[in-house]
Amino acid sequence: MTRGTARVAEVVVEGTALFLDKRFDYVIPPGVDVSPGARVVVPMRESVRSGIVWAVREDVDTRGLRALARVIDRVPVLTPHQMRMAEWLCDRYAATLPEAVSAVLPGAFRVRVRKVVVPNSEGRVPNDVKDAPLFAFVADRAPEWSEIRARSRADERTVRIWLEAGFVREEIRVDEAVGEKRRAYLVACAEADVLRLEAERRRRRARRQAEILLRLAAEREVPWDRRAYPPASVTPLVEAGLVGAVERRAKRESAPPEVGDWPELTPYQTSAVRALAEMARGGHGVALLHGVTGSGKTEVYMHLIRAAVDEGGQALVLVPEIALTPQLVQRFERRFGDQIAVLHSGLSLGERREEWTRVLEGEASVVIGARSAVFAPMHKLRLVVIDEEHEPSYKQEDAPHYDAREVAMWRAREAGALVVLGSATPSLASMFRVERGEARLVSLPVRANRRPLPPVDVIDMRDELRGGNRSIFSRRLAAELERTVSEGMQAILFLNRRGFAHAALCRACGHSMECPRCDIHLTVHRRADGHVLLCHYCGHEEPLVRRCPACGEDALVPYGLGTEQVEQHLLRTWPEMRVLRMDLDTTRRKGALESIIDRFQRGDADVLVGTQMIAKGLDFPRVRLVGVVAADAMLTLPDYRANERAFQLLTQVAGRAGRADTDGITLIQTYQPGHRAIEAAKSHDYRMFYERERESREFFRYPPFCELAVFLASHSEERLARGAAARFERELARSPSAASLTVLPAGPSGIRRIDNVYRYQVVMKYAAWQDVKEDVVRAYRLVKEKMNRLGGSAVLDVNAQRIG
DNA sequence: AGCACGCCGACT
DNA sequence: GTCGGCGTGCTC
Repeated sequence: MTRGTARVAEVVVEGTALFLDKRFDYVIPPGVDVSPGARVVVPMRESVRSGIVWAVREDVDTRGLRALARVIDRVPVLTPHQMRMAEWLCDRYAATLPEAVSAVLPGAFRVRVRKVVVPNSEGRVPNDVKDAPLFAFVADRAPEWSEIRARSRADERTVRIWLEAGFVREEIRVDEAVGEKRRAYLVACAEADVLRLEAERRRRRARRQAEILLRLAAEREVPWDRRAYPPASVTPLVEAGLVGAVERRAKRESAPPEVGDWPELTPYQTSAVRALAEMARGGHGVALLHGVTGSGKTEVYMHLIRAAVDEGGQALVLVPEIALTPQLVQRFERRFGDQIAVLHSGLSLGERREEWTRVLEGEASVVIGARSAVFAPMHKLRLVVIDEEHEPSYKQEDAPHYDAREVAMWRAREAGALVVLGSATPSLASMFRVERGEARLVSLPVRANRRPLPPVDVIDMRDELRGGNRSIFSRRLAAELERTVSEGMQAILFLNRRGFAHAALCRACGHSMECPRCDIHLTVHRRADGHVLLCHYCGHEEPLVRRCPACGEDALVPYGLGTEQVEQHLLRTWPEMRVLRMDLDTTRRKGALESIIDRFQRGDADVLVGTQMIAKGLDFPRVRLVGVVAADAMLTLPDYRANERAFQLLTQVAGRAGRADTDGITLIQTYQPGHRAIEAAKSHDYRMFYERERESREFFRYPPFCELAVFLASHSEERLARGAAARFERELARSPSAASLTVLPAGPSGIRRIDNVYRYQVVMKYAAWQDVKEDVVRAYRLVKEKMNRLGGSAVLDVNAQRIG
C-alpha cells in the first residue's frame, strides 16, 4: 500500500438483511468525483450491489478496503436533509438504513446491478475455446456467475480459467428502473438583434437557417424537432457560434393556471388564514385546523400556500389517498398550474421520476401527494398541510412503519416550516397535542355555504323488526330515498363492507364457511353466474353451495349485508332508480374511480352505494340524503380505536349531505342507537365525543396516554411463530427497560393464520420510545435474525396505530 | 440473503 | 479414514 491519504466513501448498501444496517467503507479511485447522496455500485463479496454514498472522508489507512465499482450519479439524488430524515426513520421506527433509504427514495430511482461475464474483445481467444458451446453461451447470454453455475460446477471452473487467461472478462451492468426522459433543445447563443441580423443575411440562400434564427431570437430556446430543423441546417449555425444544441431533461409542457379563480373567503376562513399566516411567519409551529365538514378548509390551505409560494417558499400538501381525491387535485391545479407536482401510486415509474426531479430542481413549488410524498426533496419548505389528519392511511403498515404525520413534523421543525393538521374530526393524538400546548387550535365552526350541518337522525332497527319491516331499509329511509329521487336530488348509501354478504352461515347448525388457508370466514360475492365465497386476505375462491359441509343440511345462506346486496335491494325495490356502486371491487381498474365520481357528479345516477371511500372529501353538490345502512358493522371492531374510527366515519359520511344550496339529511340505521359514537355524530358534538373517549383512553391507558409497539412473528409452522413471540417477551422481561415497559402476554395476532402463515404478536405500552428503544430493538433484532434463518419473519411496528 | 468454515454421525 | 448434515460467522 502506498503512503498518503485517500478518499473513502461511506456507502449505505441496498438490501433487506440486518447486517446491511451500517455504512460500508470503499476507496474512491483517484480522479473519480462523487458526493454524498449519489448512487454508486460497490463490490460485496463476489457480487455487486447498488448503494448511496452517505459521506466522504479522507483516510490515511485504507488497508482492507475495496474500491467503488462505479458512480451512477454526477448529481446526487438525495439531499442532505433527506439523508438526515432517513437516519431519523431508523431511530424512530427501528428501521435499517437501507429500509429507510427505500422509503425516502422512490422506486423510480432504484437500479438493478449485476456482474456478468462477456467475451474479451481485447484478448486473443484460441479457436478450440471459441468453438466450445460454453463460450457461445457466454457470448450470447452475457450470463451472471450464478447462471453459469446453474449449468454445472465444471462449467464454472472452465469460465474461471478463461477469465484468468483473459479470454473473457467481467462487466458490471446497471439497469435503471426507468430512464430519465431526455430531449434535445436548440438554444440561442447570441443577442436577439444579432440573431435577427444573421437571419436577414441568410434569408435568400438558407431559408431554413433564417427560420431557426428568427424563432430563437423570439423564444431563446426551442425543443429540437429534427424533422422541422434537420441537422444540415442546424450544424452550420452551431459552428458559427450562434446556436447551441443541448440535450437535457425534458421540461413538462403544460397549460398555465386559470388564475383569478379565488372565491371570497367567509369571515371564519379569513380569520383562520390570518392566524395561520401569522404562525407561519414565526417559523416552525403546529396548528390544528378543526373545521366542520363543508367549512372550506381547502380554501384556507390554498391561501396559506399562495402566501408561502409568494415569499419564495415551497409547500407540501399531504392527502390520505390521492387516488381518491381527483377533485382536490384538480382544484389545486386550477389555482397553481404547473407549479404543482403530484405524487401518487397511480403514476407510472417514469411520471413519478419526472415529478420528483421537478421538485428536486426547484421547478415545482407545491407538492401534493399521499403518504410517501412526505419525503419529497424540497429545499425551501415553508408549509406542510396534512389534510384529513385523522386518517389511518398516514401510517405505513409495512417496514419502515413510519407515520407521515410524525415525519412531517420532524421535517417542518428542521426546515422552520408550519404544519397545519386539518380535519373535521381531529384524531385524539392531535387534540391531545393542543391540550399539552404543542399545537394551536384554529376552528372553522360553520359551513362555507352558511347553512347548518345536516340533521342526523338515528333509526332503531329493532323497532323496524317489531313493526314487521324485514327489509334492509327502514320505512323512513325508504321514504326519504323516494322523495329525494323524485325531487331530482341524489342520495349516498354508506356501508362499510364490500361484497354481497359478510359470511355464509348454516341455518341448521350455525357453521360458518372458513378459508382453508386463513383463520377467517369467507365473504360472499356476486358473480354473473351466481355467488362465490372469497377470502379477502389470501384471495382463495370457491363456489357457494347450499349444502353445509359440517352437518350435511342444505341450509347454507349468505349472512350480513355487503354493498353488492344493498345495490341489489335498491334495484329490486325501485327498478327505475339509477344506482352506482363505489368500493374496492368496482374501482380496482385504472380510471374506474374517476369515472364513477364523474358520472355521479354529472347526475347519471340517483344513488351512490359505497364503502368508506365515499366518505373522503368528495364534494357532490346535489346530494340531499345520506343513509348509513348499518352502522353496527363498524361499532364492533376489536380495537381500542373502534369508537374513534366509527365517529370519524359517521361524521365524514354525514358531511357529504347538503353541501350546496340545499338542505341535507343523514339517516343512521343501527341496532345500538345509544352507542356513544352514534350519539356524538347525531349531535355533531366533537367536543363531547373527545372528552368521553379521552377519559376511557386515560383509564385503560391507551394512546395518547402511552405509545404502543407491536412485535409480530410469522412462520408457516405455528410452534416457531409462537416460540419467537414468547422469546421476544422473555428478552424484554429481563432487559433493563422492563420497568418502563408494559408488555402484554404473547399471543396469536387478530388473525392467527393468513395464507397458511401463523402470526403471533407481543404488544408493548410505554411512555417514551427513547427510554425503551435500545432494549426493544436489541430483542427484536435477536429474534428476527433467528426467524430469518428459520424461514420465517419478524417485524416491529413502533407507534402502532392498531393492534391485531 | 448467500456462502465458507467447522465439528459430529453413517458409510465406502 | 471420508462425505455431508446444518449451526455460526462474515460481508467494507
